[in-house]
Amino acid sequence: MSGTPRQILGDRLRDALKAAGFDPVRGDVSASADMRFGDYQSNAAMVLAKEKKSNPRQIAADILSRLDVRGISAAPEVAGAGFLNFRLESEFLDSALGALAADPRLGVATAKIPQKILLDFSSPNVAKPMHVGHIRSTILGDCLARIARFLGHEVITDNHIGDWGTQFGKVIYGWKHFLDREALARDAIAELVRLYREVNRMEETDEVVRRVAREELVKLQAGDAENLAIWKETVELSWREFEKLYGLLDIRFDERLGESAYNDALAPLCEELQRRGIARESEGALCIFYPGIPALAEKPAIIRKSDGGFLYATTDLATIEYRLKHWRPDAIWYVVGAPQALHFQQIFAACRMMGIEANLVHIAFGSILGEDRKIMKTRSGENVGLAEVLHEAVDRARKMIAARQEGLTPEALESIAETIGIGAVKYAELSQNRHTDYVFSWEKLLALDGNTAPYLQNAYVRIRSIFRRGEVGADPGAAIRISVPAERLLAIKLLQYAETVPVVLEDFRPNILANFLYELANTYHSFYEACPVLKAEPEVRASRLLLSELTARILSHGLSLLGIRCPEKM
RNA sequence: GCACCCGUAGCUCAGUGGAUAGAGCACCGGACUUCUAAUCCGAUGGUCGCUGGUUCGAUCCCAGCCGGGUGCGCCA
Repeated sequence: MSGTPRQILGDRLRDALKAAGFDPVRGDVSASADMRFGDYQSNAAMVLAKEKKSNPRQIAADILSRLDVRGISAAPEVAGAGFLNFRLESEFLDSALGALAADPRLGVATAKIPQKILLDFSSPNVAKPMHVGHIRSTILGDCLARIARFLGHEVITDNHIGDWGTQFGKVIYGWKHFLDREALARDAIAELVRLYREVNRMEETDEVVRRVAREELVKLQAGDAENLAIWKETVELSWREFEKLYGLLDIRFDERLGESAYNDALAPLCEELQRRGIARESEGALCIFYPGIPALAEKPAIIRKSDGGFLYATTDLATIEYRLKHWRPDAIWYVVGAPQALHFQQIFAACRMMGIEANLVHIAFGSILGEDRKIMKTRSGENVGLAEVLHEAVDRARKMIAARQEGLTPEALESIAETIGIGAVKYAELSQNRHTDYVFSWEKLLALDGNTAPYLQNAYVRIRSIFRRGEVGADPGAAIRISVPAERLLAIKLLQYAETVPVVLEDFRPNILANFLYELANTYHSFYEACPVLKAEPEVRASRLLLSELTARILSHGLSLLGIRCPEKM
């Protein structure tokens, strides 16, 4: 007998439905929201009663008479309008937790059909600092990559950085005329931003600067060696700055193919699309129209400007073509903000017209708003830098720990502070439904109390402390002895990890996992208050040690899927 | 004008057809000679924007409306 309680009960229920002559598709079982209604419940009888226009309680009784859940659940009761309520038996909990303890995957099955997934996220712009607006794509994308890999998918992460664009005319002009090498060495992006802003300001009043900056851009695009070298250096310097933050965030990419990688593909792509009749000229520009799609009927995508220049949409289409040719992925996932929904609708529709069959998904997320409830945008100049947020988070965590833990080496203190501070920032993002817009607040991102990463980490630390203090390990073969409700709740929660992780990818919602881990930590904290571990009688002690050990493993593992680490002390 | 997202406790948010809608923060009352109190236990707090519809059952699905955000032919 293997699988989660939900699977096992579901299988048994489907057997009973089949035997009773009902459609087994209706045989779904879910965890009960309320303990009074058992641990698991099914509303199959009510669904079937609707279809057959008959009495749900009678159907429930029919199902019950054919249902064999011996060894798993007590005989279910029919309740309310026709619910079947299951209550897991102690023997089942014991054997299921034994299996969990022996399973390195903690019960989580791999995907039935492993996919090759190209995952596009983060994508900062060169010569600009990453700000809090980049947080969601970066953290969400990394988390989805971790979870997809754990579930057995092949994932290629690609950071599609903004390394090409009109801003380089200004940056190159500034570089040539008033670059401060020392400042560049100190903080490359700050210096590049200064150059950009300086030139921008000069252009407002100086015709010549505007003209020369534009010429620098044209020279760059034409392959001028000097400008190309400057451009390349700005890209590398920027990347090094980004890597500091990615390092702090514990995030790595397999590929870093920026927009510039597709420059040579843009003109041929446009010609091909025009030749195939997918794109046609309109008012001097080359456009893709969507007459077959009502929502896009009035919204063509421009892929070549009337001056011959290419756009964002062109690069994205060329990027898809390259990715398909190069990696042959089953799916491409874009972790990009909701404001770009229309853009992706257009791009994906164009892909279908081109005959592309890969599963293209825009994993949209809500915007981070400023105090005025307007989207925080780069040009507002009011942006809070991502680096500032991360450093502030680590600072706050460091103060908190220093006040509680004495005798830590500076290195240990720093390591814990990073684990706690960065974890708090990541959790604040991941624990929230991705569609929700929210107003940026330091307090929200840096909170260390309540439903936060430190709360989950604390549960883990308490467990490690038990094992340190008791100088024991858990016996994975120990029998689970349930004597009080807190133990039972914890045991069932542990089994539900396997039911939770795969659901995250159904709609790309890490907050489902975050919420589960919060509930697990909460359940453990209650258990911790109610159930002494080390002082318990030998059999109970062994059982509680095993429950604790499993909790620690799942907390640590679940947090690692969110990209968050666990300290041993805090 | 068209399209997408959102509207749930004082505040911030979970909850995408099931039973009496949940957390955190804030506020109030308890629990540290105890395995880490970054914790636990309890109290207070709701016309789930409004109106209809579908359903045995709707915060959830459908229609309309109100309110907020965002996007929409030559930025990325």
